[in-house]
Amino acid sequence: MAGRKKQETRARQTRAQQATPAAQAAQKTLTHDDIMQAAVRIDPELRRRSELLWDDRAPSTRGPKAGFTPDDVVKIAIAIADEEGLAALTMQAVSARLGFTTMAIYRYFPNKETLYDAIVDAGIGRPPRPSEPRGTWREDVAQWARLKRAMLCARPWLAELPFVAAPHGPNWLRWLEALAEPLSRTGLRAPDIGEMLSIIDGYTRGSSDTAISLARARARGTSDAEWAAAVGADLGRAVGNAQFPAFSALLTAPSDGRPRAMDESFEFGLQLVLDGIQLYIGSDRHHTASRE
Amino acid sequence: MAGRKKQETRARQTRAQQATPAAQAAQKTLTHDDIMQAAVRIDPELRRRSELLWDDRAPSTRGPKAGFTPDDVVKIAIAIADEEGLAALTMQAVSARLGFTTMAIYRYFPNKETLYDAIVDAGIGRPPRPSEPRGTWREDVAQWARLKRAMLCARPWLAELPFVAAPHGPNWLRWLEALAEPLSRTGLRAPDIGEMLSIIDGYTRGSSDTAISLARARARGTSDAEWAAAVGADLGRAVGNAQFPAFSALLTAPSDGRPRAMDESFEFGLQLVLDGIQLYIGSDRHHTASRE
DNA sequence: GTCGATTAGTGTACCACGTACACTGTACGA
DNA sequence: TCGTACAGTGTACGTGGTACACTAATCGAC
Repeated sequence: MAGRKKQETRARQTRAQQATPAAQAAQKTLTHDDIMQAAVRIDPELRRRSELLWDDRAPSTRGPKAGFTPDDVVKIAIAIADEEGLAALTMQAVSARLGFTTMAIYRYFPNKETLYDAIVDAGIGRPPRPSEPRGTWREDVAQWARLKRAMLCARPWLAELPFVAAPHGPNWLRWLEALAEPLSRTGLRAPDIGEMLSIIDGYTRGSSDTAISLARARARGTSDAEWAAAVGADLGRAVGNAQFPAFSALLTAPSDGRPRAMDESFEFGLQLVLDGIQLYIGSDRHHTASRE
Repeated sequence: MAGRKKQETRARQTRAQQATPAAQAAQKTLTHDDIMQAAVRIDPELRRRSELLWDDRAPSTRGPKAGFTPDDVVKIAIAIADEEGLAALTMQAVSARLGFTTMAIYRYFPNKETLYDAIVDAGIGRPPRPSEPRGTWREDVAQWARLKRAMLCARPWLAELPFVAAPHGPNWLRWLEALAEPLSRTGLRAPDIGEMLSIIDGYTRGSSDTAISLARARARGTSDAEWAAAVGADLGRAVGNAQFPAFSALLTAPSDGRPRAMDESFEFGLQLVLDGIQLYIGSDRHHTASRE
């Protein structure tokens, strides 16, 4: 491992040197465009970095046949994470489920990180096919957000992995595409659509964290009441504490009317965000495709 | 550890049994109110769960004096995470920096999880004191979001820990308070303020993920250009791929005008979200405090 | 068909890390 | 002054990732 790490470092330094002038320029003002342009004119060597995620390399015909496909392994790994939590996902556990000894996995994935990459993309899954006939862009975007939230809650361990970082697999792109599609019907121009994309995804991901935390607790066998009690115990320390007047007031305010369930809260916020976007579309601050 | 785990499980079962009727009722319709009410009438035993985070227990006067305070240890642990990344934060590394042998840490924190709890709350830090004179609620909320984002980017390892889950420490509450304060000036009633709280925090957290990922890359010595290349290489796979027409179009659209930097993107989305909230405040869908 | 290259899975071993447990020494308070 | 409580040590173990060398199976080229 030490050896491999050194090698990676060297490779990185080489690339970094090649990229130095651009890097200097971008240090403070990295834009989304920089990212997207890099996407188009990137060094082919860099592309290989995520190849394991994208390559459907035909298995060689020589030697004994493998007992499983990498996909089988990924399915088993996901099953472990689903059933026993991410902590139970060890290389030995996967091998054991395959019926192999520990080291057999390394024939399928060179190391655990690579396995993580694979289960993240597989765990995200394909976004459900958009229902026909399509709704308005707003309905479809809202539906996308609900589906993404549901997906994240269904596999709460996904949020435990830093899966914002590269590499992004095909399913990741499919979800982006599924959101970009309705947004491209807003009439906004590309840069603005890019913004909307990250606003909606950002809201969806961030606002699902509490629900994900609850889902994780449920997966561990914790009851909802117990989870609420644990969370509430900490929040409750604000009550009557002069350090937290505003928040304390929130907690102790008499709750009249029907309280909102968590999913309704998400929906409420989502609609507000969409209101904001719609307002922008209707304003003249934006660039419409038609203006071009 | 096996022993402690068993004990915890038993305690949990006991609590779960006591809470069973409520749990059944709440299984599908857990509301924010449930959480907040649990905060007020929670079993005192549960409160002890996060006591290490909240207790300023005076050190006993007997025996030899400790060489450090728990706060010192936390500072050192944070320094390690800041300088070398979360992976380098091992119990041995902390002990070594203290000048002690490995096991000395366990005099300060009973296990690593507890240390994590402590560095999360300390790492979050106190929210900067609100500048006087205060602005409008909207300005102050926006400022809060910017500060929170900056804080998350300054310590990108925070996002690697599932710190949505309990326990929440005092600094966590201070940030909530700092957001609740301007929101309480909107005239909205408590339940709506609670919603706005999680909308804004959700957007802020979710929309900072990309910037956090970049910050993490920087901390590892990766240049911006290289990071952009790595991310872009994956996104770029969509280009010209018939599977991703909308997203591909986004990538290849000619970028006219000045591209937005990442922080500007965040700001742009933030303003849209605030627009949505302001729209709601101005509408008659909401409950204002004055109506009561 | 035979043989050699190629590949699947095994066995062993090592290191890093969290942590249990028993121990040493020190300093306070009764 | 002495016993007790507490700070830090030493040793050891279990778990988990993975390097490396090995065995065995299978296919393609001759």
